[in-house]
Amino acid sequence: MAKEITSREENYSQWYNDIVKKAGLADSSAVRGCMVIKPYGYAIWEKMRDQLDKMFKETGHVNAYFPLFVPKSLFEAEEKNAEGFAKECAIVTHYRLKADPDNKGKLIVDPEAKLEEELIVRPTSEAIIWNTYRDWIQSYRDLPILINQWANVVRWEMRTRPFLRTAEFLWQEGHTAHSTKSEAIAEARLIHDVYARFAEEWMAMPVIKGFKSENERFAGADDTFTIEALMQDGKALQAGTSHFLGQNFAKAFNVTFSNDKNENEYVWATSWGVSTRLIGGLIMTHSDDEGLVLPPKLAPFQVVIVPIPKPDPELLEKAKNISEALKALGISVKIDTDETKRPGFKFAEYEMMGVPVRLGLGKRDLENNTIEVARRDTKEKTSIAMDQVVPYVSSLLDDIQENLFQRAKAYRDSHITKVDSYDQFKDVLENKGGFLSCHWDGTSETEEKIKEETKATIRCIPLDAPSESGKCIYSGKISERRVIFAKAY
RNA sequence: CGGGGCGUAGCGCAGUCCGGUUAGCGUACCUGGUUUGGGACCAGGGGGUCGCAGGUUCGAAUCCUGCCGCCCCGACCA
Repeated sequence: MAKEITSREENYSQWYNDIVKKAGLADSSAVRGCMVIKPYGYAIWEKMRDQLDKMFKETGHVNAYFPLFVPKSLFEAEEKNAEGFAKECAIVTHYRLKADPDNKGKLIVDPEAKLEEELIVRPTSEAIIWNTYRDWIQSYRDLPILINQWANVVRWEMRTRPFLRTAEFLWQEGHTAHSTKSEAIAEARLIHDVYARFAEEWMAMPVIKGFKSENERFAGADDTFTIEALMQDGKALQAGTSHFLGQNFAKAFNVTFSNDKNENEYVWATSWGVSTRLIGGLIMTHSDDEGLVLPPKLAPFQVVIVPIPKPDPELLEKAKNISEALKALGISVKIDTDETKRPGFKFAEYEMMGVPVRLGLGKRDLENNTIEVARRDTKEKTSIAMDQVVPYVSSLLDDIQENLFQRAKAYRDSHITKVDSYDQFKDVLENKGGFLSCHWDGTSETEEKIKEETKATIRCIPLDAPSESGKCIYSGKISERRVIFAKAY
């Protein structure tokens, strides 16, 4: 069949690419490493964005917008951050093209139009924002500043994959300024909680909350909090990070305030972000060999009604009634009015697209006063009484949301393996994958060695890890608690 | 940037080794008809700079040279 996708077992990467393509989420583009997000994929992003935006607003944040370009001198001000991103920056050096004198109809960069100072296309916006905050902050009364922006950023990656890693991507970046260290840490952890809640309650994607080791920390941060998810191939995905930036950016950009004793202090900062990468995580958490599987809370439409064998006035009338009743409960519904395709074809299409619930409505149903309900997550079909369909579907959507989460959680939990020796570590990593919970001596050297030898990195040091004395699996030195290792995207 | 694969109709491919009329198949698309509860069938039809640029040749999708792009596996990374 033309629409068939590669199975996960056969080729996991290809399976992922097939889903992106065939579910209509994104296309590759004429620009290397950049994708076109198609309407169906973008609709998922809009759902994510709207919910996250709501959660940010509920926690006191406001939106603003800062420039795409960052003058090089500002970019390099916070050295660690600049170094961290230097290798993947796109740089604007000129501002004009002109006709090529040697090649009719072609354009060349006008050498006369060289910028005095290069502009960096933002890989993240701390620099331009902290340079601005300096002017906004004088007194403790100006704090806190709790700003978020929805934006695109560019990181010139060597190897890209749709949604998971693209040269340009969409995200939100929060940048907050505080008068005390404890308030800034509380802010970073608040957002960390928001991210975890969003991942689990909306994406139905279980995550481990923790903080990063020094090696894996955001460049320029004192602490990075992360949510880590596990994909179906046993690899980890960093799904969102929230950084406590200390006073690093305040010092780099000389952002100070007068406290209530009229003393000058540097401002405390956080930044935090999630990106279109979440869509990649969503795909790899729930989808199967038939296509995309979407949690109802993020599906562009939650229910599709397919008239069988094809739309006619009587069926459409009935479909419309059901649709209106569902919509009254806040459920989004699409009625398929396409007369050119047969039902079987449509069923396969909507499965590919991950629509949570499909209602099949045919002549036979009208006679029996029933309707066929098919759920995407388990692919079960049932015929139920017409007058029950609205409450049934309503609670079914909740069931599906919950089932997807529980299913993903069961998989994730069964792929957290406690290991207590390096041999066992390598064995589990090789043969089972997933998260490895083990003792680590806390040194970068050990982490580096393990990474070199096995490709696995510390995904996080879980916040809820109980203290437990043990020995580092690599060095044998004493350790106070277990950390999570995995191969990661 | 290393290793492998590929570029022929919207998509998926054959043809390339061994050069030879109007470049073919599946699917998708258009028209008509019959169908229709899990990816319909029949008939007719439209659609091609064979990745780009040179070269060899009477003749190039096919041979040679250079370039470009894409995919997979690594290195790097959210």
